[in-house]
Amino acid sequence: MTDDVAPSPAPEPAAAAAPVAGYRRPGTGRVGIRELARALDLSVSTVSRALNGYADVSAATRARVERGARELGYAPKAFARRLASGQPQAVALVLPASPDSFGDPFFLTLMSGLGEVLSAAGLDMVVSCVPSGPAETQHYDDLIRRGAVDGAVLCRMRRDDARVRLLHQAGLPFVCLGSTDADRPAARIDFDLETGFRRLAGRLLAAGHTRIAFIEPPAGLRTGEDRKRGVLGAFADHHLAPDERLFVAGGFDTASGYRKTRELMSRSDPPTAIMAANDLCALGVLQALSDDGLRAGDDVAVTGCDDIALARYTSPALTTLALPVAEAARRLGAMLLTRMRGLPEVPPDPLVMPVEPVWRVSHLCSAL
Amino acid sequence: MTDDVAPSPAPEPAAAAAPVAGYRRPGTGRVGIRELARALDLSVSTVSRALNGYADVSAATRARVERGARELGYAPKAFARRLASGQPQAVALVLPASPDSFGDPFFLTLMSGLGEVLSAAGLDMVVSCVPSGPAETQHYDDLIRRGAVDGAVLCRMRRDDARVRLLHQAGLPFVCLGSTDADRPAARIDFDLETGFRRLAGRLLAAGHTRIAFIEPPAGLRTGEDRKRGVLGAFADHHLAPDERLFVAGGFDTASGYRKTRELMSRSDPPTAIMAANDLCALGVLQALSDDGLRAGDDVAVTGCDDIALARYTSPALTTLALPVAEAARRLGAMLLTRMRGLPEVPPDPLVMPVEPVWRVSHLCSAL
DNA sequence: CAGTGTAACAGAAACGTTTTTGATGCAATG
DNA sequence: CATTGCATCAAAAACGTTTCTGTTACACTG
Repeated sequence: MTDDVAPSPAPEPAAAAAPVAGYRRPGTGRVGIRELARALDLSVSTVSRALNGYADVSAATRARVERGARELGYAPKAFARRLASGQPQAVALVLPASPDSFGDPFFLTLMSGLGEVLSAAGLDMVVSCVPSGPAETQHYDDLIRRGAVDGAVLCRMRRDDARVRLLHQAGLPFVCLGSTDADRPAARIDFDLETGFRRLAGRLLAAGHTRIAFIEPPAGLRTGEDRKRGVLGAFADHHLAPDERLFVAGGFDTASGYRKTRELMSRSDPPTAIMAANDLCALGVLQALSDDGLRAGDDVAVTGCDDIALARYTSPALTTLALPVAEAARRLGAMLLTRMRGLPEVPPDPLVMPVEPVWRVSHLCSAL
Repeated sequence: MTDDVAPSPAPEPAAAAAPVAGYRRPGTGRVGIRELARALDLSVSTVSRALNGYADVSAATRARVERGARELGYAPKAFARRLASGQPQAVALVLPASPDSFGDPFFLTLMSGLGEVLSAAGLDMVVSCVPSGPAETQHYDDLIRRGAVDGAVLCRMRRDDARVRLLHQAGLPFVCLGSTDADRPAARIDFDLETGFRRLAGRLLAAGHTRIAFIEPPAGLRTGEDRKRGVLGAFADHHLAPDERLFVAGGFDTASGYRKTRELMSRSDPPTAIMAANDLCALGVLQALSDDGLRAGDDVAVTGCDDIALARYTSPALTTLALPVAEAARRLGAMLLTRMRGLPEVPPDPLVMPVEPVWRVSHLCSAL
């Protein structure tokens, strides 16, 4: 399992024999705090304290140090600082590497928003792509034991998520995008997808649809349950009972949207509306309908979720839910920062962010 | 500019006053090499040498150490190891944060492939999203000076790329996805987009198109020049001269594809074929045509580039170029590894990877 | 048998910071 | 005037590894 400790059983020649050419030992020749101190005729400790904003260094000296650092291009080495002070330097973001999320713009937006606030705080973001499942937890464990990161961001939450337990017991600060069932509460941000899907489905029901299909997200994901609860809620609102045979297991990818739609529409009693797990999935739905000679937004109503950039460019333009993911990412980052600084032991603040339907064309259905 | 050295001018209370609760100093309580050594009744140095595969430790001892490490869940702290040995621990990947590349699956695939081989080698991947331009170079500079990374991967190459000069002079190993003009050669992998676009355009010309529009990538990118050269080459192959007024500046995003197409098609002498900068852009083209009541693959021929997952789900299915980007990412990672290990001072191996047209439907045009 | 070589380990010095503790000079205090 | 307090700086001890330099015991050589 964890045999990563002995990377290469090379006896020792590569290490001790020759100082391999081509790769200069890092730090060599570059300016460290020692050189800076010497250049300024100050002690190392004073330079350090000046740069770190301690009070017992005169304004004049501080200015001189800062100027010197700028001129010599000095910045404290992150690893040394981490070793000496224990101050956090990096956080982990582990993305699902499942093929179904490849190319999901969602994660790029998440990453970008996160990176924005983290890098503003001087933290690096270590990202890795690992398939969901045990390997994922294993990967977190490795990151922690190696001390590679001082905090983590989780997404694609599952109920009773093993990662949450691991991070809790390791004592590593972390935040989640999405909720989980793990016994101990975790700081998180959630999109109110239940309400979102309820509104989407509500509108479809109000328009007279009764045979509404729902292509569900991959099993085990909390967000999948939320969405389904929303759809069911809408039926309840309208005092109607859904045909649950039209709720099929799907995924977040275009292919599954396509496949499931072909299957649904070939039934003897096909749906008049199809709600896709997300936009990527909805693209597959649109395509499948088109291949069947049907027109979305006319013969069949279709909805998505996420409002990715190209949702407005599909034909017909996709009705979907707009998620404030960039904003959520920034706030997630901020939440993580306060937890890492261990400030006022923030209560696990579950923040639910609203979700807004974007009524374009695809949800219409003149055939009804 | 570089005032990031004094993060918070807090006098020193937060630092010296109270050992803020909630955040346990990392390493505290966790097992270090010292604890492991004590538990095994060995010296620290022997444990280290055992784990690092040195020869002067008996097989029995080595096994005992490895077992102990596994049982106690010990892994050497990356930052301490980095400090003591200078062995590389992380590489940088800086993604363009321009809105036009948000959601481009290309980068997720790149990241995933890279991460795969890097993490197999025990390296972490530090990624950041920074808008192209001076800020980007600045960001690399910061990463280097802070010693946050020991290598870098560049993409979105520009001619005379400032990043290349910076990394060269900093002596940091790096590889590029795409070629550049910087005086000193750099290890890189390139997609043969010139040939790819030549074949795409060639087929269009062979089909009788003469008024071929080309929505170019953002200016300044090497890959843009390559693609254009390919298109021009095809015209030359057919002893024809293009109408260069149909070559318009565009971008890698859906919106610019849409906008430029509306503009092109509203001209008095519209094109009969439109070659988009990439697939995302082509989606905009398809949509614009559809909104104009035209049918791609029938009234107008359309091509893309990248073969993203949903290219096969557009209507009509998008003809495009398939790039082996996952494979390229893995090989880029491998190239970077050998350079970081400084092995046999590999010659800057420019590797050009072939690109394959995927003839679906959108390039057809019965109207001709 | 003195000497040499070697296998296997231990001790201690790095690595580049931060932080703790101490020292100095000088002004204000009693 | 002796003391206290303060402002400013310096010295040295961490931090958790790796690596350099010994050291020991033992088998071998001549």
